[in-house]
Amino acid sequence: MSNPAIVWFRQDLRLSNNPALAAALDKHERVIPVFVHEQADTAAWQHGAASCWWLHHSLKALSSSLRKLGSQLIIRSGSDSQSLLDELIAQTKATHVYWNRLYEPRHIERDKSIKQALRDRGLEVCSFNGNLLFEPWQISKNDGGPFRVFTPFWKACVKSGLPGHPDDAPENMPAVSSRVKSARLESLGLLPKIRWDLNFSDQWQPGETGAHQRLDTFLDHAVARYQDDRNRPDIDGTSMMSAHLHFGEISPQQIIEKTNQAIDINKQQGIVANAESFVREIGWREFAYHLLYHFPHTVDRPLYEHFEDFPWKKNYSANLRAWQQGQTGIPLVDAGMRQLWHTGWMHNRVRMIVASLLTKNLLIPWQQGTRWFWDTLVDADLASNTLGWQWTAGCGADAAPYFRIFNPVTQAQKFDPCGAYIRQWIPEIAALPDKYLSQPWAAPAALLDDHNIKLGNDYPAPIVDLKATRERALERYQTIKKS
DNA sequence: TGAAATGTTGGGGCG
DNA sequence: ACGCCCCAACATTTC
Repeated sequence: MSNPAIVWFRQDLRLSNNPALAAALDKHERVIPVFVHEQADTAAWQHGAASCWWLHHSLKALSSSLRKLGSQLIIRSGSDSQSLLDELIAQTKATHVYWNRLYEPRHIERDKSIKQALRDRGLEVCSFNGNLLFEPWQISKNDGGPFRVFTPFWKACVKSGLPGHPDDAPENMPAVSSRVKSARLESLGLLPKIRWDLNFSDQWQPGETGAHQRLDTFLDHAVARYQDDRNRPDIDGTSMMSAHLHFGEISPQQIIEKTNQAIDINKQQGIVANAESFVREIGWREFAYHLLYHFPHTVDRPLYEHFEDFPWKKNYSANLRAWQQGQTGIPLVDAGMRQLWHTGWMHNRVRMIVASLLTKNLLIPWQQGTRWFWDTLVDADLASNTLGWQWTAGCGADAAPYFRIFNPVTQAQKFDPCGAYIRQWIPEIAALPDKYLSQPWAAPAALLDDHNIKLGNDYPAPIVDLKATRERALERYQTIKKS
């Protein structure tokens, strides 16, 4: 029997539309699916705590799917991927290694070096595009340079034809020899020691099956109203696909294909629905990867250099903590931050609002925001997180202009008009009427008394004056205005 | 994927 | 009938 091939799973934890897996199965009689876990070291941008929770359950799902096809997920854990792969190759006499490419700077560097080392020893290494519609270098401006503005970038993508027709999962797979040993998933220590994750399982079903179920639900109910409802944190109007996409439990091709099918079915039933605004969000994800690849320094430094000199506040630890804990006294902001803590996810509009408060009203460096999101989001994604924070701070590509400062009260009245979202997460003031729910500090004292609410006691008094800090931010942003 | 200040318009109440 | 004021509703400008 010929030597086996290794399929190295990373952020492509699915069996369908997985080009590396498909290619390996096509060419080899024996295929060994492996996941390699680099034990927590001090390197920057390792998975955060919430991501680890997701990864654990996603690996569990992948492992069980592989078992159903007659295969087995081999898990190895150690200090670095290179030596773990070397060890596995020595044990299995594998001659080929297959994987789908990653695009974080540290991954590019690592994978390049592993690929070279393996090739030097005569192994064949094949890598594929399994995570993006277009790889970052496939789309460029007419002058050959990378895009910095979304709309022309996305136009260029659409023009070159969005890829379609993703293939199905294999129906069966060759068995893995029992001599190949696997670590137990539990031994990776991905689940938190302090169990803050107890609500997570109600909310999420990590894994390929969960990803498709979530997408189907969205396409059945919400996609037709997406353009309007996507801005409403009080409504299930978004797809909630971010974490599934991040871990590659579903590919963007599969999402687009299924979306187009759903729109066709709607049409047959006389429902005029437009998925363009939804597909456009997939486009933003592509744009984020495009930027990360071409401007890797943006993970912790502003894209535009003149922003390095921005006069951020110096002593902000108390305000940062209040923001993190959902104790700023500004209900919509606190609702978002508590949703994040309790579910590992926050509605996108609310992400913009809490980010605006942090960077503009509190004048806390946006990098503090990326770090907190990185650790608490189940969908933490270096490309999207970087784009999002630089967008709000105004220092990145196609960013919000410096003067665009969200007012959490106005935003609450617009996008949480009945206060359902705030009431869900800030029960201590739920009794207040809509008018004051988003700004309890403005409520008449008698009203607060009536409901037994003492600001600063039952719920914090606001840590900043929105009007005054808005004006302060405008002044500071003036100082570094692009000349 | 803003907000607030300022400007314009037009209907209705009123003397 | 007319001018005047008020003010909501909308538009424009500015940050």
